[in-house]
Amino acid sequence: MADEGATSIWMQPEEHERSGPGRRPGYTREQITRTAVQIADAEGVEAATMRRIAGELGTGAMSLYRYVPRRDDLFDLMIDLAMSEIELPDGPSGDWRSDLTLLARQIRAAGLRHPWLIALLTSRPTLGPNLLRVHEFALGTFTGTGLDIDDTTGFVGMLNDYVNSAIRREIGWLEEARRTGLDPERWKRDYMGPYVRQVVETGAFPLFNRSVLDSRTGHLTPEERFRHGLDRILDAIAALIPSLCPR
Amino acid sequence: MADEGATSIWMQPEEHERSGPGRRPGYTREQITRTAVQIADAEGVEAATMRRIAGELGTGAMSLYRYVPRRDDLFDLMIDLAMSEIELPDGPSGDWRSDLTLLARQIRAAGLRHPWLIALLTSRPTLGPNLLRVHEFALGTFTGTGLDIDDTTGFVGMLNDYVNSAIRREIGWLEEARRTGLDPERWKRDYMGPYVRQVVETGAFPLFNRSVLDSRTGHLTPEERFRHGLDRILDAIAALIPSLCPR
DNA sequence: AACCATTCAGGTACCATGTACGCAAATGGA
DNA sequence: TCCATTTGCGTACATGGTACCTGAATGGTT
Repeated sequence: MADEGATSIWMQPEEHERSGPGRRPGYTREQITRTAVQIADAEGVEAATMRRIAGELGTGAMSLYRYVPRRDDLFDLMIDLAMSEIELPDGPSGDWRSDLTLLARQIRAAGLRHPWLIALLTSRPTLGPNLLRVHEFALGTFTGTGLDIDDTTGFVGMLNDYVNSAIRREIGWLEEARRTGLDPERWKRDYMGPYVRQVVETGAFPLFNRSVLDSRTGHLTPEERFRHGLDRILDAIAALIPSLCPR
Repeated sequence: MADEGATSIWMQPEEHERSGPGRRPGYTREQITRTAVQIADAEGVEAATMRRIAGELGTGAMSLYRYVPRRDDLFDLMIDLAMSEIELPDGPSGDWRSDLTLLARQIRAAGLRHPWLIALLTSRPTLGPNLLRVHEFALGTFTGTGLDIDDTTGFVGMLNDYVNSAIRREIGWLEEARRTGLDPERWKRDYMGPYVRQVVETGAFPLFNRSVLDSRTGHLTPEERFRHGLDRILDAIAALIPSLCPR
C-alpha cells in the first residue's frame, strides 16, 4: 500500500473476501470496534485500551494493529458505530419541527447509551459515513422552507450545539464521578457539593445563586428538561425563518 | 489536613505567608500554572506533562505535587487562569446585545490564544472563580428584560454553546493537524481533503455537498464568520424575549 | 504433492506518562 | 543548639501506545 497511514481511516476501508495466498484474518474491524464500545460503555473510554480490547477478544494487543492503524482511528470507528444506531425515516416528512425533535431524541438516546460519545465527537473533527447520514437528514428537514444552505447549516448547528451540551450536562457529573472512582452520591455530596455550597453562601454571585436555588426546571425529570430546552431552540429557529415569521 | 484530596481544588486554596517552622516553598501554584499554560499554548496540552513543566521550572516532577494534588486539578487551574484574562466592565451596561457581543469576542480571543481552552472547558465540569465571574456577568446582561432565571440561564447557555462550537470549528483542523504532526497545509490536502473530495464526488449527500461547495460564508474571514453566526444567535434570543417581541 | 510468496498472530521491548514513597535539606521556634 | 515541620526531588512502579520481529497459516503454482 502506498498510503502509509497518513490519511483518514475512511479512506482505508477494510477489504473483505481477498483472494490469493496468505493467512485469513481472524477478526474484523467491526468486531474490534464493537468490543471497544462495550468496554467504554461499561467502564469509560479510558478503560478501552488496546491491551484490554485484545484481551476481551482473547488475543494480543498487537493483533489489533492489523485492523486499525492507530488508537485514534479506533475512536473514529467507535463514534461511527454509535451513530449507526440512530434510526431515521428514509427522508424528511415535510414537518421540520417534528423531524428535528425525533432526531434530537435519537441522539440523546445514543449519547446516554454511550456516555463517551459526545466527548469524543466534540474532541476531534471526524466525518464518518453515519455522521454524514445523520447530518444529511438534519439538513434535509428544512427543504421547502426557502432557506439557503448557509442558514440551513446554521440552524442545524444550533440544534446540534444544544443537543450536545444538554447531553453533556445530563451525564457530566456522573461521568466525572465515575472517573474519580467515587460513586455519584458521594461525589455530589463530598466533592462538588461543598464547593457549590460555599460559593452560594459567600453570596458573591447572586445570579448564579438564583440559578441554583430558584430554578423551576430543576424539578423536572432529565427528559422533560431536555424537551423543554429543545422546544426553546426550535422556537428560536422558527422565529428566524423568514417564510414563517415575516418581519 | 483532614481532606485527602477527595474534594475540589477550589476548596484547597494555597496558603501564603505561613508562620512556623519548615522549609519555605520555592514555587507557586500560579507560577506552575502559568508555565503549564505557556507549554500548552505552544505545543498542545499533551506536551504539558508534569516532567516537562517541572523541567521548565528547573526542578523535578514530584515537586509539583506539593502545590497541585493531581494533574487534573492543574487543568482546572489552567482553565481558570485563561478565563482570568477575560476583561469585562464592572457591570452590565443595560444593552444586553452589545454586552454579550463584547463577552463573546473576549471568549473567542482567549480561545484562540489558548487553543486547548475550549476542549478542556467542555470536557470536565469545573467552576473556578473566574468562570463564575464571567458567567455572572453574562447572566447580568439580561437584568431589566423581565426574564426569569431559567430563561436567562437558557439564553446564556445558547450563547455559550455557539461561542464554544464556533471556536472549536475555527481551530479544530489546525489542532488536529498539529496533533498528528503534519503542518496544517499538508493535513488539509493529504489527510482530510481527499476524503471530503471523495465524499463530494460520490454525491451521496447532496445537501452536505452544497454546504461545502455553495457556501457564501465560506469566503468570509474567520472573524467575520464568527460575528455573523453570533448575530444570528443574538437575533434568536431577541426573538424569544417576550418584552421585545410580543406574540 | 511440494514449495513458496504472502498474510496474520502476537510476544517482546521501548519509551513516555502519572504518581506513591521515602529520605535529605532547609527553616524557624524553643 | 536542637528539633518538629515542611519542601525538594530522586527512585520506582504500573500502565499506556506501538515498533519490530519471528513463527504459523494459507492458497496458488509447479
